[in-house]
Amino acid sequence: MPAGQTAAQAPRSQAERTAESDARMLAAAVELICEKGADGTTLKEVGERAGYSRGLAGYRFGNKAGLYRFVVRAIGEEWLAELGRAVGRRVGLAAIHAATDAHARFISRGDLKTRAFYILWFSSVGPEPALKSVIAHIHARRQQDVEQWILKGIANGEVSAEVDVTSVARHFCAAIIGIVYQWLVTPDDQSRISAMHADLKQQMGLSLPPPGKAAAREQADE
Amino acid sequence: MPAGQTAAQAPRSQAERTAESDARMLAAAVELICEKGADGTTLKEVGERAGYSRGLAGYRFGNKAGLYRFVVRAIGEEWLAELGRAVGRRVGLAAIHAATDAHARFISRGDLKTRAFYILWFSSVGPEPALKSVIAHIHARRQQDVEQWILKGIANGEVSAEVDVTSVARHFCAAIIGIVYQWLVTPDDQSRISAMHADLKQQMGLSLPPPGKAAAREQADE
DNA sequence: GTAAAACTTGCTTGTTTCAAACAAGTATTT
DNA sequence: AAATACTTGTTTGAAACAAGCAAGTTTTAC
Repeated sequence: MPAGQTAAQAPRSQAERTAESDARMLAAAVELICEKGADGTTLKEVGERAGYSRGLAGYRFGNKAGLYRFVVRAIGEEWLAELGRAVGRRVGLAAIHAATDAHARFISRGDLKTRAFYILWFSSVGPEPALKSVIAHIHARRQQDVEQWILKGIANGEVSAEVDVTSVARHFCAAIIGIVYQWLVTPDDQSRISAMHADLKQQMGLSLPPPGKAAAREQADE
Repeated sequence: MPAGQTAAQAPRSQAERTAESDARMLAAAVELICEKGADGTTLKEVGERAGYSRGLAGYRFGNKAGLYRFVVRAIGEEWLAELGRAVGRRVGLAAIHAATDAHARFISRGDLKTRAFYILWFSSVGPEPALKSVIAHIHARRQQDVEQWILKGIANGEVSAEVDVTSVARHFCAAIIGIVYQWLVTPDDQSRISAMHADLKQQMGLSLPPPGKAAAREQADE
């Protein structure tokens, strides 16, 4: 039984109980992943740190992969919603700049959730089908969003129709991943991360020229 | 006792024995990491698949982190040497283009070693100090090499002195990481990877303009 | 309408299995 | 015979699952 709450004897519904234990175990998992890594975290500790028994995490999520799937899904959805709000109704380069800024804020906020999210993100590269599919899904949605922004920018007349939409979107997503990697392995240097986001925004400006000027791609092909 | 080799009864030196068992365990580890991921690989299986007892890998490398340190160091050194040969005495943009091409060949060669190397690379993001320091070292060397190429390109008069050397080098390394990530999670699409390397080369061309023209950075700041 | 019985679900505790880690032993080279 | 490569025994601890207890929820009886 979770500590505290001795005052109210009113019986909580089962839905409330699971919601609370889920939330507490999510928080515990985030802490432990940041402290000991995804590999070093044990289901036993997650349950106990959340204020329950050693067995609850295993019972609720089935296994470690199930727990991590839950964690990534929960934080990922939260982040995608925040990203949507930050971008708003912007399109084209403006949308990409807003998204980049939101991402910069997201990872420089010093939130444990962000760090745990990306630790799990990179841990899923191996042939573990469980987590991988969840992350691939988030990744694909991200990239589709970026493609949509560019396409709407073209339709809007802000971006040249000659740009290779999927190629630029892919490049953007890859660059974000690269930045996140740098941040994870050297989290101390805060200004470095801001600089990399600024660089990326500027690079995307070159990749998405207005219709009048030739696309950067053609410029470079002598 | 490793199977085969029944013909020669000539006693092998101890150095030869360890060299062989090291090599066999390296190969076994690479296979297992690709099959089951870094997490799913066990020291027991590594020893047994290499043709030895269940205990040898643990005895030789101390623990799993030690094995992975060995694997990353071995493959990493091999790759850095290959990279050095590919770049040769080139400097500036030519060096970066050659390095990008070499990297494209490296990861599109379909070699299990490459895949295992990068699986371990990404697995080290958590707070596991052991592997992390080895990888951080390789990462730092890569980035220093890139900085040197750019600096020599500037000294050579091929590249504008106005470019922010560390910033561009960092961006290049981050982009490579991003591409590797894409390759690891969706290894099927071969042409996608080539396209991303081509994009990167072209982007670097914009980031490293010749001395006459203004740097891309200044161009974008309206 | 309400109270007790029947059922469902949240959570805990026992138990098995298996890998990690290390100690102690055997075989091979010097 | 001394040292080194390698193997085997043993302990510890987590994962996974089964079985049980307790709290919540629905059904039935009056």
